[in-house]
Amino acid sequence: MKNQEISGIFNAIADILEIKEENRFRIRAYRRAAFNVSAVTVSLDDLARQGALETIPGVGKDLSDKIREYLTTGKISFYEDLKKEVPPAVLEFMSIQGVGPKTAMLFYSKLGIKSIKELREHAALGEIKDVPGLGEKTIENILRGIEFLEKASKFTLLSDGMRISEAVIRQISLAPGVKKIEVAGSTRRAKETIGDVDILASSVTPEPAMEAFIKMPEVKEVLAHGPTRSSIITAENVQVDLRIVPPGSYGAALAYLTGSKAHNIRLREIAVKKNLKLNEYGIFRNKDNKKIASSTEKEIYEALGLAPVQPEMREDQGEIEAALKHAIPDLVTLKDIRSDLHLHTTASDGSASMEELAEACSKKGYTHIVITDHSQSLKVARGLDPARLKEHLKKIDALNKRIKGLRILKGAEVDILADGSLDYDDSILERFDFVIGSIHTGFKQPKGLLTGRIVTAMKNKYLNMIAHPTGRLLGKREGYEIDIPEILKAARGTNTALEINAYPERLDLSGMNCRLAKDAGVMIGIGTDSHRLGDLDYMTLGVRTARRGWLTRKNVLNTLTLQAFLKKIKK
DNA sequence: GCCGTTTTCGGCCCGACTGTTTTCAGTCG
Repeated sequence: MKNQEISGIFNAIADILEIKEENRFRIRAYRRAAFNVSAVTVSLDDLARQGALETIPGVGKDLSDKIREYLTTGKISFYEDLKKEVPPAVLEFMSIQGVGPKTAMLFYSKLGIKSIKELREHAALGEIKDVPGLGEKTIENILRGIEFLEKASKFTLLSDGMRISEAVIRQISLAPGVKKIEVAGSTRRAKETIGDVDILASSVTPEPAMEAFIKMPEVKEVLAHGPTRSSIITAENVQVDLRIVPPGSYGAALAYLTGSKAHNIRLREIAVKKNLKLNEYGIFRNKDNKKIASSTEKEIYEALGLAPVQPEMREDQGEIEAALKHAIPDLVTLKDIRSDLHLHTTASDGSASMEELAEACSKKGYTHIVITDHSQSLKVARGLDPARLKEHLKKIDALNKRIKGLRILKGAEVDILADGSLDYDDSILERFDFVIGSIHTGFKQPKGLLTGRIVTAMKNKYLNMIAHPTGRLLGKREGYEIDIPEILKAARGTNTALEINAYPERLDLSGMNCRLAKDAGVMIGIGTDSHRLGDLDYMTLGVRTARRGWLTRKNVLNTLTLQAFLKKIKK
């Protein structure tokens, strides 16, 4: 998809316009469009064909023309011309944390530096001096910024963000004076990858907590340290920000710090129209600066005439409009989950036995689970051939007789072969209660072929769900090229569910794709794809992803009772 | 450059921290 390319160009245009000190609202318009274009999950080609480019928020006549120009010619002439006005080095400098357009331009124009490498050499040798505005501290920070740029992971997985935030909260909550503390930012929104970790606390005496924060053992570097905000880098190169506000401002601060930025801007715009001002301390009347809401998020939304919006929905992707109409869906929660639909045992490549899994799932309060070991052709994962499978299924029968309160369903994760056929014959498939189909080979096939393979598989009457439908591995591999609308149409037509694979580096389907599935009337099943007992806890990630896709209980197979589940799935 | 139950023109979110500056610009979120 060209969405990311175009988003990148719009951001680059914004950078250049910033250097040129153009109208800041024009710059913001490009940034907003870049953000929204990257969030669109259908291809811009398809949107352009339908004449629907201008339905993307922040894309009007001019930008839709530019998108069409890129789609037909592969270039945007405005951008090509703009690039000639600004040396590439200056744009490169702006990728360093703490270096904005002004400083970047200074390096180039006053010092003639032409690359980050050169910049580092000059800075290290102490050759950047006597330039107005660039003191010793600034140089030091720039060197650190370069180091961070080279070393830091570009993003952090949600699961890591959750782990880090929990560790920080555990420590800071012990500091004297801390009333409330919780994670905010993209981790609270459950974005699949996060930039940094934001923590919010309330206290009337923030100093001890701030002290404790910058002195945590995992702190590698303190980036900023103030009475209300501090930033650190951890040993694993993740930035963590701690913000501390008075207890009375907690709700406003939580809303502010949770974001997203786009969502916040919309809220503040609504406030402005009501002659109010919204910031992290509360909502204030313009006429007398009187605070009218601040202590809870609910108060904030209500003061703006909005229904409260769940954190996972706060992306300015239609939730503001839904909140204005008081039509926020009642999102699925972890408590609604009665089953795990994707589990591996020692029979194939899992490390936990069927008994161990059953016991652990029983403790989670599930009423049923599906054991889904790999099929025969996936040799690397010890896929089950028909003979071993026969014994495996017997074991499930035996275990079902022994245990109470949990039903173990017979399932399999069956490879979808190159021609779209499944890795077991129908005579075998009919013995399962629930069959999951997976693409494990031929990722690089062209879009049409891959889509056709999946559609063919869905037409098999024994196939109940497609596992990790796009095959993405966050940070390692883009999803394979598939035609999502066509997959959804076929899924709907064949009563095949699509999976949210809850593995931290998959979270596939994504929240946005879940929304499309919901709109298309396609059921979603959440599977942890557990290979170890501990993996069962990934269900949280799956549910959070479902919430990002606006899913309610009725969109998710795992919320059904055993009886309703068996009735709902394909026979 | 976008956008409109007060508008097709004239608005466009708001504050913290840093560094080098003596009152504020730059950067970030």
